[in-house]
Amino acid sequence: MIYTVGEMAKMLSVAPSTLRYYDKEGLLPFLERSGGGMRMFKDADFEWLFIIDCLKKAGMPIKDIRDFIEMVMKGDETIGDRLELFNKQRKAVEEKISQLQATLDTLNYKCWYYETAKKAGTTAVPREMNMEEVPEQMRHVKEMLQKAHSI
Amino acid sequence: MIYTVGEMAKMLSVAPSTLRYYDKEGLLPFLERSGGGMRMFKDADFEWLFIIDCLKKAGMPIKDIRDFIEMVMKGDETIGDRLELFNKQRKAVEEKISQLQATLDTLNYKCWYYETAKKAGTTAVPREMNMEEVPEQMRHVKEMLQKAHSI
DNA sequence: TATTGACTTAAAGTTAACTTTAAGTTGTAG
DNA sequence: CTACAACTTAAAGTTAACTTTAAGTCAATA
Repeated sequence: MIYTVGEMAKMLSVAPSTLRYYDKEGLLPFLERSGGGMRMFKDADFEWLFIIDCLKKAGMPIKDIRDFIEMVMKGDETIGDRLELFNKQRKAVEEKISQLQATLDTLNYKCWYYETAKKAGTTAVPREMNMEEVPEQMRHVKEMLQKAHSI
Repeated sequence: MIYTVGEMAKMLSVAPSTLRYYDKEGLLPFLERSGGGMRMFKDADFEWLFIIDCLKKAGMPIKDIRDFIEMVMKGDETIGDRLELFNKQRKAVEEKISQLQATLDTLNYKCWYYETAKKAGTTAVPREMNMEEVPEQMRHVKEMLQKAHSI
């Protein structure tokens, strides 16, 4: 199957202008054109775009993604570098997830805080609570928030 | 204790200009000034800034954070809205984490793919493998990548 | 063959969240 | 009292990743 830029964009849930931008930035050297100059996406190109999207979600800038695509175009001699690149991105995403987990801990604390305040009608109640009255999983967040006071 | 903008910036690992920018955008209405116009951060302000940072990490834009800060300044009548806001942000972060988990699955597949390619000396080996030869946890990624072919 | 919707390009515009610059002020250490 | 680092402001600059615009071309349908 052959797809136009609009069709492929729909398959990926992005704007056609995004795919044109990627092409201009050198991310799509594999892309073929019709005699009249129209972009012709193949089924196999979906895989390229899926991986590009994955690297974007991992936080990689467009220019670095282009460097990776160029590596792939060079062939098997770059396998080692590509493996290294994916190991690096894996680590980066693992770190992002654990950072977001810490953020989630803080949000959970604040949800508990405002649920408690709502029941009491005032934020004074959760605010003035002793550490023992705070649910165990929340305590490290409360400690974090009071960090400055203990310096 | 009282801190200058530079000292507080160091405590939060941000640039002093970032705190000045937040101030200009109305995120720090609690902040006091010296007679000469210098910003004077208190220990309690660390907690405000920690929560601002948490909301930023949750993906909230500066303007929405300002709206939240204004809610807090209004007092106990906004407790319900604040609880709703934090529940919303919690959900948003949970979704971000599961999106990143899917990205991690793809990266893990690619790491396996290039490890296999490296051992064989060519990407042809993992590329041409049947589904049964692919480790079980990786199979759904390979299926995803081949999605377009089956449409 | 004419219409029409989707395509083409280059170039300019957008957005958020800062960062830098320039000119001047404050506060502290010697 | 003088130096000087760190502060103050307003305004302009930066960056990435698109998006929009304008002027024109392609290709499928009636």
